[in-house]
Amino acid sequence: MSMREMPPTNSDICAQSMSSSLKKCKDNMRRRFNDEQIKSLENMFETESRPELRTKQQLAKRLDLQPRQVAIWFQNKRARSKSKQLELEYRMLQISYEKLGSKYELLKKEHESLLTQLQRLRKLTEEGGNEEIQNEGNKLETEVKPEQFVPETCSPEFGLPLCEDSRGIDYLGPESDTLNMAQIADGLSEIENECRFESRTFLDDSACRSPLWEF
DNA sequence: TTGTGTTTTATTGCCTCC
DNA sequence: GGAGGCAATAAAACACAA
Repeated sequence: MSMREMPPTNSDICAQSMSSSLKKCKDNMRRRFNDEQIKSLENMFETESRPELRTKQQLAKRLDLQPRQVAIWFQNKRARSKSKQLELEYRMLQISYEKLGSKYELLKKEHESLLTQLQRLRKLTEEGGNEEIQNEGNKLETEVKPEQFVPETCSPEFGLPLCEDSRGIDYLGPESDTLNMAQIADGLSEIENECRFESRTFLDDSACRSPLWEF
């Protein structure tokens, strides 16, 4: 049995010292709480993280601790709990960010492939003047132009190539590889909205069934 | 055994609320 | 103004590799 499992209480330690120095002993001796004390404190914390004074006093009496020790324990426990929570939330955000990045790459590839397809069809149209192919090309053109890909302006000062024509087919240059931070932020908040994590339940996988997570 | 990093208990100082 | 909470920090206790 390790020392951690069964450390002597303040009373155990101090009972062995001379009674005249008992108070000094209790004041100066810093001992870790024993398992029973920790267990009771933890149990209480689960039901009430900020117990009333009376509750703390009762608990202190039962556990052979000073009320102040119990109060301090709850204070430290709240601090530990909070930092653990922050750590978890940070990790969740990190995962969301990575997933969003993968999604972006996937969409980019899909977009590039559609553009290639479109260009091929246009070429065929120009060569053959086939009306059926032309219609197909026009249809594709509208599909390839989702709202989010249309730049506000087509100007070199925004790092974008000049618009080739009003249909905006060639507006995406190599610069589009640069991840737009505003889009990421939007995406993150979207994920957060779709996958709200509550303090106690956010790690529960069932709480998050957004299609975004399926990537 | 010892050096070092981590965890736990305790203190201090500031802030808010009644 | 006193009580209680929180953040920052000190210091003791503990874990563990070398």
